[in-house]
Amino acid sequence: MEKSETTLDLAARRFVRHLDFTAVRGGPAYLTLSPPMPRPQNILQLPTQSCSPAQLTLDFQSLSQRRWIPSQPRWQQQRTSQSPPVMSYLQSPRPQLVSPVRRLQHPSQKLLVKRKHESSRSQPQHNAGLKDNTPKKQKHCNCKNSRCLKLYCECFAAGIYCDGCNCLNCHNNVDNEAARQEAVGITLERNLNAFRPKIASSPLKPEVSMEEVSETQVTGKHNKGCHCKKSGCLKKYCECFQANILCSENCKCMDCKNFEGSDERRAVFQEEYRLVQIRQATNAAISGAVGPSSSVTHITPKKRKIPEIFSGKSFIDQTFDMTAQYQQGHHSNSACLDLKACETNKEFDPTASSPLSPLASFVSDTANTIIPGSSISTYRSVLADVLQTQNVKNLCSLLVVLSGEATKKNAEMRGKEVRKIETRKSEASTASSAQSLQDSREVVTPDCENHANKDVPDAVDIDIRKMPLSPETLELMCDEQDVMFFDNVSANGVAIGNTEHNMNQKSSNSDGCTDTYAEQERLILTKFRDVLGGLITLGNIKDSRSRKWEQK
DNA sequence: GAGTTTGAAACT
DNA sequence: CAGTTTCAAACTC
Repeated sequence: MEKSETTLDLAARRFVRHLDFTAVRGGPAYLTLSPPMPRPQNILQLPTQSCSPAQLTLDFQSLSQRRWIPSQPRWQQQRTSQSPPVMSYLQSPRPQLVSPVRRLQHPSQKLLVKRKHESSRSQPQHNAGLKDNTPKKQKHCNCKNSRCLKLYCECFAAGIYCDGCNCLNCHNNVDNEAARQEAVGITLERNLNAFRPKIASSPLKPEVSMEEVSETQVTGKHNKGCHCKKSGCLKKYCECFQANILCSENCKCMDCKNFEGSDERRAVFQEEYRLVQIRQATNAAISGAVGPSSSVTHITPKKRKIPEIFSGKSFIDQTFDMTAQYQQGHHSNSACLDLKACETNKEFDPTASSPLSPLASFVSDTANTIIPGSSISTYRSVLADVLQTQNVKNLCSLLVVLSGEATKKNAEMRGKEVRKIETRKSEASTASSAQSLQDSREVVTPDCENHANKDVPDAVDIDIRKMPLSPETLELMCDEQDVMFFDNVSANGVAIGNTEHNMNQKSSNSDGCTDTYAEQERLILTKFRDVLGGLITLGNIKDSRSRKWEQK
């Protein structure tokens, strides 16, 4: 039998006092004593702190049709610093009736998976008090033995009626108002601060990233302090941790890890932050952040995983296979990107939102999924499972190989031309015609002299768009019908690498000629066009498959 | 979803 | 006030 039920002297409590939660700003820090007087509706009146416990009682008669007003945890108030205070319906953010016991949610909790008993219910209205000033219930208890009339019960502790809870034998409702009044009195008799907020001051704003949290001084302090023994104060068992504040001198915890500079604490926040970001990204993807024809963004696996789609040799694979026989150390070339390094950077650099190259964004690995620690949700191309990192790598190699091949081919052509000239020279030597010699030189190497002079641009400074283009190149560009293509090509590592490679060849090859460049361009761009065309085809196929699948 | 762990609240 | 029990949330499997 409850002690309270036998010892309460209700008569002695008829000396009704009221808690005035409508105290104006700047008033007493906590409960104010005031005589009964007309008050706004929905304002709960509780005994004052200055009353003797024996005198405490509550005027609940007028509450039968009211709600026992909850207050918002401090951090939630802080959360909407730009919006009107949560407590505005009380006209004062200062006095709080309720205890935030176990109701304080970790800022990140809102973004995490709802707890089992919360997930099945509609939650919006419980968190709505932030905007409409309407006090809303926030939790659903599952009490079984306390009748929801003890502080074990979150609702009771929060100063609200149970409504829609899973509790058994609940007395925390209008129908049991008398019992509840009594319980409140007993609770206050036991501890006048029972319904006071436990956190002395505002914790950190939840908007602050978890990464920053670990480095930021949290200003709140638990009035009583926690007494944790096993949780290290890094689990929500700990009221301090739950309130997102550091443990303080008030705490009597053991093996506390909830202090500033704690590596364990930092790790916990970072892990939580990572999960939050993943969830946010996933939600964003599900809610339509991705294109209708794109696959749903997946959570990035820690380990790189090569998709098994197109496990057989695709067009790209076949195309790239031909490069294998040519690959003989070309990777050191400028056009050969250090994909390994780039992948590493991408994986560990949350800000690496810009892909290495246009192709890289299609590569089916971390580039098209969510980067841990990043809030950026990237578009997942339909080529995501088509084009692999290795394919890009191979493409780089292919372009280099082709470049070299073109150079070699042109060297042979030029050799023939030179021999032809030599022949002409010998034939004309007897004629001593300086004019004919000059003519022949102009025919063979019209640009060589130009390139040999100081006007040869430095490879780094070359603006590819200002360069003279071969008819073949122009033709290819016309094929593309898109100026941006060229811009993109010049802007990405792969193409610019090849460009630079070409330019280096051009500048380093003292007798490099326009014909050489033209041939190189023709070979490389033609092949590149073929590769892209293959990609487009595969993308279209995959896209159409996706659409069909979605329609089913 | 059931069972376990945890620490605040309640009780002695 | 310290130790124990009760309780329900948090957590694990």
